[in-house]
Order: sequence, then C-alpha cells, then structure tokens
Amino acid sequence: MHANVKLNVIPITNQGLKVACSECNMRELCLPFELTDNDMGRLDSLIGGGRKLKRGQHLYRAGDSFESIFAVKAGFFKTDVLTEDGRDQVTGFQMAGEILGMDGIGTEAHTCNAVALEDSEVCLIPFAELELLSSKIPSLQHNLHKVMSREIVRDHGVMMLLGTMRAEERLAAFLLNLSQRFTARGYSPAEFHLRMTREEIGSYLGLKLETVSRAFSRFQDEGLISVQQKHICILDIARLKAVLAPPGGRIG
Amino acid sequence: MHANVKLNVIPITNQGLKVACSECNMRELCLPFELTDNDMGRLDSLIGGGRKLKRGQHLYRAGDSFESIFAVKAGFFKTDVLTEDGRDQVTGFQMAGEILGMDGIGTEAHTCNAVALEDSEVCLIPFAELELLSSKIPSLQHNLHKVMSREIVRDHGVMMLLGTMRAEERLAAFLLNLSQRFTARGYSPAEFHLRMTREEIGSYLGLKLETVSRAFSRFQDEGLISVQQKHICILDIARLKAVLAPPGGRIG
DNA sequence: CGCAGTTTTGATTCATCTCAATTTGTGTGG
DNA sequence: CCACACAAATTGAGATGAATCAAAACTGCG
Repeated sequence: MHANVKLNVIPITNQGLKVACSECNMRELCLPFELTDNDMGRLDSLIGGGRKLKRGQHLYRAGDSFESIFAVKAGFFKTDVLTEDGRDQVTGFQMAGEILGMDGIGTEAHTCNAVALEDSEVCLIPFAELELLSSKIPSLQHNLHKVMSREIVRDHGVMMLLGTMRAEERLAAFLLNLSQRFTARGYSPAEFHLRMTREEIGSYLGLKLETVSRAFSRFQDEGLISVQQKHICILDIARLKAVLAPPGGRIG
Repeated sequence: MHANVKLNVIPITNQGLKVACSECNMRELCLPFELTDNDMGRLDSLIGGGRKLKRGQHLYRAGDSFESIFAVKAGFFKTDVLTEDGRDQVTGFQMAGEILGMDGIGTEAHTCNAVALEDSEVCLIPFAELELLSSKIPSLQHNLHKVMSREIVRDHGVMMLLGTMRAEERLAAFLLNLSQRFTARGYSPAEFHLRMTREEIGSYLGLKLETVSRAFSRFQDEGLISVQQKHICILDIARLKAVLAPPGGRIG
C-alpha cells in the first residue's frame, strides 16, 4: 500500500493514471500545500488513483452517497444544485488544484451535481481515510480546514455578487476572478477560453443568458474585452476593474 | 485550567459565565453532538469561557486575526461582508447552537463581521487547540468537518435563493427557514420575533428594505402571516410553502 | 414626551426578463 | 470535404418586477 511513496515512476491503476502529489504541478494550490516529502507520500498512499471524465460526464450527483472528495488534476468542472420545482443554480466552476465534493460531508450524501465541462481528470481522496491521516499530520489537517474555510469565503463572495451587483458588475467580477485563477496556474491573465455556456454563466451569476450575452457585447463595444464566442481577451483590465469599483465610489 | 472538567457547578470566569457543554441545552445542535461524556469533558476543558455581548456589539470584525471559532450559546447574530466600495452583504443570521467564525481559518484573519443583534452569549473555542483535540477524538474531528460542510451547503442554498428566486419567494424561504430553526430549538414554529431590521433582511435576501416591507404586507393581506413590526405569526404554513413551490410547477 | 430610527405606502423609473427572430458555430454522416 | 441539423450566441422589442425617490406613520428609547 505504501510501495509508491517517493517513487518517481507513475503507476497505472485500473481507474486511470496515478500521479503522486509530489509529481503534480498543482500541489502548491491543493491539499498537499507545504507538506513535507514524507507526509506527501503518506497522502499519496491513500489517494485512490485518478479518474478520467469525458466532457458532460458527472463526477457525482446530488443524492450519491458521500465517500470521497476530489481534487481536480486537469480540466474544468461545474457544480450545481437542483430543486424539486425545477430551479437550477450553478454554485461554482472548478479548475486544476481545486477540491470538489465537500458539500457531502455533513449529510453523508452529495447535495449538488458535479459535471466535467471538458475532458478532465480528478484524484479520488477517500474522506474517512483522509480524516484518519489528517489526525496524524497536523499540517494536513490544517490544510483541509483551510480548503473548507476558503470555500466558505468564496461562497460569501458569490453572495455579495448576487446580492449587491448589477449585471455588468457581476460579469466583470466573474471575468476578473477567472483571470486571476488562470494566472495562478501559469496561464495568460488576459486571454482564455470559457468552458461553460452563456446559460451556465448566467445561472452562476443569477442572470439570464441573454443578459450575459448583452453584457459581453457591451464590454466589447467599450473596448474592455474582445469576445469571440468562448474565446475571451481582456484588453483593458484596469477599466474592467473599474466596472466593479467605479472611481469616486458607487454612489457619487 | 482543567479543573472544571466534569464539574456540575458553573464556574465564573472573568469573561462571563462558563457553562460546560454537558450542561448546555444546545449540545445536540453544536460541536459536541454525540460525543461521549468523557470526550465532551475534554472539549469543555479547552473552551475558553463564555463571552457576553450587548446588542450591537461586534464579536469580531473583518481583518481581526483569527484565533477562535465561536458557538452561540444564547442570542442572535448577523455576519456581513463589506467591500471597499461600500457594498454590504449580510451573509447569515446565527442563533443558539450555531458556529461562527469559520471564515477566518483559511487566511488566519476574519473575512466578515459578526454582530450581536440582541444581548447574546458565545463560547470561545480556540481553534489551534480544537484542531489538536480533534486529532485525538475522531468523532469531534468529524463533527467539525460536518459543521463546516453544512455551512457550505447552507451557502449554496442562499446562492439558489439569490440567483433564482423572486422577492416574495425569497422572503417565504427566509421565514420558513427561521421557523424551522426555531422549531429545532423548541420554540414555536409559527410565532417569533425578528431580531433584525427590514434593511438587514433585505441585505441578506438581495432586496431593498422597501421591497421586503411590501412583501410582508402582501403576505399579510393574503392571510399567510400576520406582521406587527418585528413580531411574526405564520398563519398558513402550507400556503407559505406554496409560494416557493407553486402547485403545478413554477412554469405551468 | 419627544425625537431618531424604523417601517409602511405611494408614484415613478429603470434594469433585467421574456419572447422572438436571426446568426453563428459545431459535430455528424454522406 | 461539404452539407445538414442542432446547439449556442446574438440582437431587438416590449413587459415586468424591483429599485428609487418621497412622504407619512409608527415604535421605542432616553
């Protein structure tokens, strides 16, 4: 079970490629953040291999029994909540290094759906085993708490967005957030591909898809960005930020 | 420091009343849920006494360094996030048995403000010590994770509310949520006092205070509730629920 | 008892939704 | 490789729900 600790080779499992945390270029953004090599090896040993998903495939669905959390190794996901009466709210978009599935801990069952928006790969982290190991590795325990806490803080940011911002402010905040996360992963801050539809953006931002489309067009007309379907270029990041915090304050 | 473990008397600290978890009638809703008497005693021994707050007093402010989480022993709180440009979003209302402060774990500093909406009392739970103890008590560790996970799920519910619901639906959801939480604490499901202003409700629900007031009036006119300033009576809970999930679906 | 803060209510404006038509893009199979 | 069908995105016109502005009524605190 511990044979692959510190190995530099990448063993193949029946689920897919197994990549050790120590070999993963997302480790600084993920659960193993600042772990010693030895502790990282212990974490590796419980990670149950990877799992590959095709675009459109569900990683889990609301109601599925909760066993594991997932770290996105590559690709792009959305999570959404459905209600009986047909409401659908996208609660987040997740990219490499981000953790999925923590909504399931409290009830032993997932409460939302997670869907791959492009061909993707995740690490499967059995939660009971993670709790056991984190009780032995204080820094791992603390990292887990930090990840969960940051998710709470992120959610507060979304509430702020949904509760107080107008359509163009929401979209600007959304684009700036994506830009910042792509930057943290070594991609261009200014140029990227959206993996989600206008409707999914709209659901996340509490807007209709037409409103999202119009806001994109307005930004383009004003020279803030260029939009070509899903391809986005941020042309004037300063003015895009100013959409959020207009000079002189929001009232003045 | 550990002298009061398992004592049945209630020692006084300089901060306020110290009540053991085992003596607290909120224990079944709080961190000690399903802990053995012995483990509950160990949890007691790290809880740094209580703290009393007058109405309007801050429990913590955004930017305060993070040391502890807090369990509401009595009273009522709101949490809110402020942005530089003057936006203010109430992110939640907390009552007895609920945990405050978990937003601070990820950054070592609180990211929101917590304010007492009436004279209140909290238990102070030093987080570093809680992590240490929870690494020794698996059920405590799991309870902590459950509490954080439920907070994430609650936040998703608020996103759903803000992203997909109309004003009256939001207010109905809000009242039903309060009703359910009061019920869980042994209070009347139908009759209660709001501790927050219309403006705070509005901020939480992403509405202006006038809109909240109008929705209250409409509900009253239709015989769903009776409103007398902050005093609420739910007269027809079934029809109030129907505001959220109209018979025949939202579209039909 | 009076004043400040809170709440209610009304009239009007405005942002976003809705409905509808068109264009563009994508993937599939001949 | 092209054509077709389907999905996604854009754009316009009009409807609507909530915001805004404004004034009055109520409450409770000092």
